[in-house]
Amino acid sequence: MKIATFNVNGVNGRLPVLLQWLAEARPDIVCLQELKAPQEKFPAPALRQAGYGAIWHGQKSWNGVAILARGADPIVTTRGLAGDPDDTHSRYIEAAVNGILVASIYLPNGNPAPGPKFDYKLRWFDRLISRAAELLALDRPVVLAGDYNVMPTDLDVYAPERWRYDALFRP
DNA sequence: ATGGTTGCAAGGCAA
Repeated sequence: MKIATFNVNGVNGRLPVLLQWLAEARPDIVCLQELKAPQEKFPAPALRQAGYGAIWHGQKSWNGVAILARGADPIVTTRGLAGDPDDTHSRYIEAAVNGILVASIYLPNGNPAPGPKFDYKLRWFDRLISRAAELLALDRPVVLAGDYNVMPTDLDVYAPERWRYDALFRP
């Protein structure tokens, strides 16, 4: 079982690359982020032709997440995260695929910090943790894959010293 | 304290 995640930054603009990568890597399950496409403009037919069933949570211009499965149709369980009725961003989708519960997640970038976007990111983390606790309680295989917008090592950023936690809040 | 650049979509925003 090969599970992959791919921030496509525009699923239609990146479609030729996505299809080529699917053909070469042949992942069984794929989590996509940054579709940048409304629900009705997701390229489901092209993906179907490439052998992948899909479910997606679209949004005009920004965000958007999807789950693909090779030779299978993911059964959607949840679109969006509970805990904030005013959240309009499409950043979470969850489905059952071949006995595994898979979520494609796209955490908020959070910049600039401090500020409302960073506050939103922290609240989003809390909501994700709440959902993760529910999924763990099911005692079934669960994968939470996607773009966490977290920088685990200095190699992940151009100038690490600018992103130390205390540096973000220096006046 | 990213800037340069890209995608969406039709000017500016998000990253």
